[in-house]
Amino acid sequence: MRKLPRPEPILQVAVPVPVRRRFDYLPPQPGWSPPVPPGARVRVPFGRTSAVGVVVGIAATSAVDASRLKRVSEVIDIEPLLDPATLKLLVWASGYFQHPIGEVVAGTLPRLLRLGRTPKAQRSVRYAATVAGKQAFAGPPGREGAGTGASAGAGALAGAPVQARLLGLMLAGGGVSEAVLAAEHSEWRRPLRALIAKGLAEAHDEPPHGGGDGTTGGPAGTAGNAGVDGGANGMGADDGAGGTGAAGDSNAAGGAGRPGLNADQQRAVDALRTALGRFRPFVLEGVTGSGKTEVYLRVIEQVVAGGRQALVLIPEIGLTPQLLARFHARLSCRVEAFHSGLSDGERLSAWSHARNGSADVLVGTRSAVFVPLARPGIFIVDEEHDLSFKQQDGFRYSARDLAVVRARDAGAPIVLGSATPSLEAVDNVRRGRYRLLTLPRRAGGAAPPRIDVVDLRSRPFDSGLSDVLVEALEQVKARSEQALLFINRRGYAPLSLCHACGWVAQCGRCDAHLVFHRGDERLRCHHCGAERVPVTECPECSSRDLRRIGLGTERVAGALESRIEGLRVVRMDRDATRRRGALEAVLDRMHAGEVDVVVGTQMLAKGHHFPNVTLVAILDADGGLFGVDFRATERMAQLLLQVAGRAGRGDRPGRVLLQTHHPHHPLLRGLLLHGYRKFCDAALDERRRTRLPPYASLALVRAEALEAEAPHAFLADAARSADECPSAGVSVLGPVPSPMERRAGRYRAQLLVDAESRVAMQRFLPGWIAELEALASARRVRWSVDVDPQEMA
DNA sequence: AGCACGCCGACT
DNA sequence: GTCGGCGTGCTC
Repeated sequence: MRKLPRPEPILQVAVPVPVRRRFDYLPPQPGWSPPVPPGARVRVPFGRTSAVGVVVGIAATSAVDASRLKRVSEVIDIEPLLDPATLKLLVWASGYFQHPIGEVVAGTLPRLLRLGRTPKAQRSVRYAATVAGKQAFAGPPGREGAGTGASAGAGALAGAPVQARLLGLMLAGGGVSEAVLAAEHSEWRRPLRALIAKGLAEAHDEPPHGGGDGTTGGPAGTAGNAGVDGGANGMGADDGAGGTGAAGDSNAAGGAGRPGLNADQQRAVDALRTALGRFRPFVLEGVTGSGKTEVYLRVIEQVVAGGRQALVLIPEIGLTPQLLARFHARLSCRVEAFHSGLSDGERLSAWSHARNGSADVLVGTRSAVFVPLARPGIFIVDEEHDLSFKQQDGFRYSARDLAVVRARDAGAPIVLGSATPSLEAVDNVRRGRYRLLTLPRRAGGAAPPRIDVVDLRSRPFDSGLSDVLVEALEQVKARSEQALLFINRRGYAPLSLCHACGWVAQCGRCDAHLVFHRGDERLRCHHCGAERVPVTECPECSSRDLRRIGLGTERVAGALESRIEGLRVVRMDRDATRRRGALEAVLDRMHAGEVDVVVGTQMLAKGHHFPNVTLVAILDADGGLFGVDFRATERMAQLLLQVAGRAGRGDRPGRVLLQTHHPHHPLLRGLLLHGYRKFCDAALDERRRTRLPPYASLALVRAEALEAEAPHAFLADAARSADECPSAGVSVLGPVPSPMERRAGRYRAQLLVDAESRVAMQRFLPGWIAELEALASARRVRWSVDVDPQEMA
């Protein structure tokens, strides 16, 4: 055989710049070996600087002239950092959501990896018994057996059974990793220190990559190292280990307190279990309190027992501690958290453990959908309808939809759980694409709450409190129960008005009114954060008759306190819970019964369990019924039912009061008379008639600039460009000013792309976006594309 | 995003 | 006479 000079492979690199393109490079040297694998990070010369990118593809040729191709300066990973499935997901997401691949890849990597840190280069420590330690142990040598028999050992270990057990493990040749010690006993650091202090044990630094995983503590159910490389993190978090959020202890509690399943739960669990091992999407529709989490836990147990991993996506960090605690308490495997509250080190640690398989369950917020999994077995999206699964800036992906794509690719089932499934999910069930599992009963047989509409028209009504509501609250107080009141505005009053001339306090940088906050006597803009001291006389007519109009949480809370003698009221909104620990404090006081009523915004609707709550009120449903967004009524219905789910969870029946000036609004009537299913049917019929999602595919191009005309000019060019090369089934509407045209000093406009299907949309977007990038007017604005927008503002 | 190149105003 | 404003263009 004669050796032909092989053409060099072209490495297609995702470089972290906002450019919708890959950049082609050559390997570091001619004849470079082993080949650079897709998914490996590389350091590349880029312009006049250098960057860390990820190889997302290998090609035989490049469209770029060979003379202009540069060589990669360093191959950071010999083994790919991103496995093919993860890489495929990222590339797909970049194309579908029309976001630059470099930003997609960089944005989903833990920061330490983005900077070029390699998880393998971590120090990994092993602990071994010293000669003195072996003598002191004086037990059966060399085996890592249960070790308990050693507690009778020599004097140095008398009365220290944990130390004895740990020392027993360390007799193994070569010592053991932290993970093994952690698996033996969750509180292992202190006894280990004691052993070292007594000279019975010592630490050895082991050369990198040796299979151990020197992590920040936390239990290790499976101490094995099934993954590609063992290493993980450390990064100064070492000492605080165990104190971090992810490090609960699960082993001790494993299997304890396992509640029985009712027939519906059992049916759901059975259906999911038989689906393991192949792609199958499910919608788990379960009213609040019906035990969805228990269903998840049972299925996860089976998945983990089968040697596979579970990815659980949840809406927000606020919910993480509770849910995570429950997972830790119930599962005797390794559960890790992944959310924005983690430090860089913790983030890398959780990411690495998921990737190398040493974590069995990853519970995280939307960004967790991109974390590689060594052995994916099931995907779960809890509260699937929740908006926070859609990222609202930058890379505007939908974690829920990507989870479905990922499950399909992995050949694993996916569960979309909610008490109020999104219309998209309901539609997929109607078409037979998703299978519906329902939990119609509340666990423990609690009765569903009664929903009463309070017709506010010509009824005594003060500070948002109708006489009906006040009466109900008095009863709640008399019975030592609790109530939740919802109002979707924080602050005291959303409008400051001059009664003499009609002047209204406005934000100088936004088309918005300033909201009066009584706590610190400030006027505040909720859109740009600007604040100022309230005026005492009208700047237009000098009148001193200035009025605070409308309701916020502060005003309602104050009114309640003065209206009902001795009522203990607490607020729960962004202002009241901004301080670290403040939210937890409110929840604790609530559970301790130190509070009668919580007045809060939407954040109150999410996931908190208040067993003593028997009354829930929505103070103003009208805002939700007449929103500008076509999804406003869907949101209202979901909020109403989510909120209703907060009432009467214990043995007491709950009651919901819905205050409105439009008690006969058709959607409201339909929802209350016929339930959520029928509401969805009606809403979907309307969507079909009006050709809106899920019966059409939308994308929104937003533009903003300091100069008033620039956004419109750019979008008009964009619309023209679309008209000049029409695409089947696609039309462009606009440009129109954004609902709030000026915000934070910038003028904003938008252009809506309406396609008959996702396929039509995907056919159209890439070419068109490329044209937009080339427009001269594009350089005078900041613009972005939002595929499948959830909010049209 | 960086970073440089490139032409037009008020300062050592 | 220079320092520097940010418009324009490019990065394999």
